[in-house]
Amino acid sequence: MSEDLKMEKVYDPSQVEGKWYPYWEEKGYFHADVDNAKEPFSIVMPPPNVTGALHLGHAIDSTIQDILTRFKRMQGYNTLWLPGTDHAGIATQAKVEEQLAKEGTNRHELGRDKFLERVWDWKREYGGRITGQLRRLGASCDWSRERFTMDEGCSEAVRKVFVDLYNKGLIYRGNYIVNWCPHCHTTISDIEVEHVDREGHLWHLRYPVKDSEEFLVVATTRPETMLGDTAVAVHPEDERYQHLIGKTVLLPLMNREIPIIADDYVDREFGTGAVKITPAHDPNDFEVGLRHNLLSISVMDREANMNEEAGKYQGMERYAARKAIVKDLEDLGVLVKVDNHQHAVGECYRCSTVVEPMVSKQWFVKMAPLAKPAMEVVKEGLMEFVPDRFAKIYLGWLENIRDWCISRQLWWGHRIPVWYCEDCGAEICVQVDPESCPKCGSKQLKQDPDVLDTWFSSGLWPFSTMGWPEDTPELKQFYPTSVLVTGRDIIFFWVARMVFMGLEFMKDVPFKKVMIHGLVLDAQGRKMSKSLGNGVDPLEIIDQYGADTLRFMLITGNTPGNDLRFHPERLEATRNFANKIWNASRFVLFNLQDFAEGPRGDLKLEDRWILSRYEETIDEVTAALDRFDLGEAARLLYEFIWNEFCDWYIELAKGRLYDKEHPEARHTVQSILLEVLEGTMKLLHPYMPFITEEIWHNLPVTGESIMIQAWPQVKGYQDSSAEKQMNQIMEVIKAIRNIRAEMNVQPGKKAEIILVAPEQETLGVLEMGKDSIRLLAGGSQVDVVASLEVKPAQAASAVLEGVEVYLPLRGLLDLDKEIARVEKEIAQAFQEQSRLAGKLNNEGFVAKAPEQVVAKEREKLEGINGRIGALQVRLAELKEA
RNA sequence: GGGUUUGUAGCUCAGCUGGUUAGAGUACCGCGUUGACAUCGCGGGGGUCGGAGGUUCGAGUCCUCUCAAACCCACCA
Repeated sequence: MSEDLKMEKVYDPSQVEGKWYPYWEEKGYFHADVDNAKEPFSIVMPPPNVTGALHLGHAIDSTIQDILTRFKRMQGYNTLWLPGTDHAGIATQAKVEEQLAKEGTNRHELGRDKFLERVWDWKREYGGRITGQLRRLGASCDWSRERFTMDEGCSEAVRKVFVDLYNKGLIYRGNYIVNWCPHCHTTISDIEVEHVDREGHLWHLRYPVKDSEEFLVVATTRPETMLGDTAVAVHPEDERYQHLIGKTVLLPLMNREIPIIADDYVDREFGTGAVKITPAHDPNDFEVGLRHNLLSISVMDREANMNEEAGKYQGMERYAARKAIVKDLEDLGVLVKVDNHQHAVGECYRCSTVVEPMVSKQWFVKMAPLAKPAMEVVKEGLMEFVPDRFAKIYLGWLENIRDWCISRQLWWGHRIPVWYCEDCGAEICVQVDPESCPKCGSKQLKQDPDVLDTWFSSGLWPFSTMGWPEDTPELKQFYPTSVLVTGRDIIFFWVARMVFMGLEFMKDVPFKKVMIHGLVLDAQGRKMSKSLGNGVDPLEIIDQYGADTLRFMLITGNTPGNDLRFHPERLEATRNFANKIWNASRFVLFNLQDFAEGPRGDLKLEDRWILSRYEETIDEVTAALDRFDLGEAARLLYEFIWNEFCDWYIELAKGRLYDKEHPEARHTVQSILLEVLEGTMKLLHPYMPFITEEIWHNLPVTGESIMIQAWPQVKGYQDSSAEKQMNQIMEVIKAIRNIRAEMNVQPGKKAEIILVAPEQETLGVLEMGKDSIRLLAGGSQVDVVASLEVKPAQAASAVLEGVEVYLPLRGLLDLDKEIARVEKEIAQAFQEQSRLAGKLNNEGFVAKAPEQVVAKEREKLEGINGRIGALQVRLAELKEA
């Protein structure tokens, strides 16, 4: 290998990847102009949490977006991939609180303003980490437009949206039962509660009916809440309890008199058919309470410890209280029995603490009017899910949606833009901080202490990042975006909210397509999580194998929407592919050093074949990318590069490349190698941006970067007869290799190959492919003779359709073995023959199957008949010998 | 309780709108290092497509039922 070609024998991504990203960025290739006549293609990046470190979920998500972006950019679109980060309320606040805890202090000691300063400091210090990591992955996003959900513009958008919705009556404040996380000290929305099946108990408690000898037995999974019971409910038609409806029971321990009410909500089959009602600690009971005007008595505080309403249990933690209460009830003889019972427990998605339903005054978004149009756009096809099955999940959720609790008892986030007048009690919701009360003029205003759910601002992301509420050129050019790429786990959290916010404020969908991908699971098929410790750090993979390998590996072996299991072995396979590309390129480049542009000479069969296959690959890869089938496109490229270009074409090219006698033939091969390699590198570039850029720069082509080259187009090289003929030659070569391996004829050994074709046409093809056969079936030591006559006897043979292959083995041939082999082949051929004949004798098949299919089967039958004839002749010869 | 997905070679997965002898990677066996690559080349063994039934000239590919696994949704206390 020449010294001046600076390509190492083994591809080392660490030598290559570092230099190209800064180059691309400096050249401004990622930047999208607004005043561009080209058709736009835009994607907004799902903003990762500022607290986050890149994990494989981001890696797959970003890789998909980058592939689409690079593909479209090369296709000539005005391409914008808009990046940014999310302030991630709870997560970020928790990080900084941890930090404070280490310093021996907490946010309350620090005070709100100081605390927020600390969070901003933290953000400034660590917020750039993840974007740096995305750069290492090769993400070609427009960093000049990077946004943050808490930056000025996005905050402005949040305020405007809140105020508008408030004025329309779509945001309201009310006392309702919400999910309270005693650990995070905030409310969370319904979808932030994870229901987990847990083994629990069903306690049966006996409540005495007042002025009666009777008892009413209720069943509960949470006996501690009985302290807050304000009724017992039975089904209105339950005969067992008809006479008790309207009476009262005496609540044990509390000695409170509470009514027996009738409500449809009660399931007669479950438990005893009588339910204790605790409106303050159960969402259903809360509803019942509203219907029956019941008192709501909260017995716990914000830590989920028992409060002053809990009598002697005050101050106890809720589970300790449960224990104590059960014991006391048992002592009182109130506990009838305890059954084991499995039920779903709601846990906080962040900290897995059991959520406590609590009644409190919170802000809500009224969902029904917003959900309706968000469903319609999907039903009408204005917005498409890929794969479309996710549309069903999306619609199902919106169908049954409840109002969205958006206030959070945190400090880090968008503060709710509502002030309360301390003098007249007015509620003031305005975009600009008010100086005084518009009602009474008082200056005693107090802003609502809560902040908004993080997803409230994320929901505005597709337009807030483009400058809304200003009417910007960005919005004109890039909204609605072309496609949203995200994991199936945030369809509800994020996708749905962007849709109704987009429709409400932009009067258009935020994206035309939503491409949903699966999750990256570990080798056992489990979700990767911190608690399991089974996470894999993408950066370590990049260090070890390179970003290209990681990207390609994440995309292949996977179909759209399905989860991907992470198997480290696959990294090696992909790395080997990168190395293969590298070495094929090294070979081509080495042989291109004296290359000068000029017209090609005559094309040989293999030339026409590879050019045809190349163009077919262009078509197929482009089509697969167009339908977001990234795994399929990757597979096609892998196979073309390795199994066709490397295994066959490069090997065949060697003959002419090394032939010093015929420089024009060498030039022709060089020219084809260059065209196909360059084009293939372009097709591969979206997947493996670094290695393709490196190789491309070594090629004798002009231009600054592969990433701004035009996507390959077909020129009309497709040639089905070349493909067919080449396939025949390849079959012959494989047959020869097979015989040689079986007969143990070493590759270097001198040998003669005799090919017999019964037809002139086939003979012509063989003549055409003789050089190839010689080259790939044994090297220069092999003589290939093609003939119309049947010849050798002392030979190992293979009978193909239309061609017989003979490898003469003077005296070495084990006749019995060869006869047995031929007989076996005949038997197999007969089997195939009868299968085909059966098919063609079936009247239904001939009558109903398409002509083409029938013709194909006929052709096959003819082929097999010919082959059987040849085999039989061969067998007869062998037996004579 | 409802829904979705998955079940194809030892392992991990492809197989599009039904039509060659069901593919790849990996693992395994045999052969092979003078000039792209041993992170390689050549050859080979290995599956009848979870099970049953059906539609069809024809099914891994459509329908029904069934078994198994994963996930999502759901207010049965």
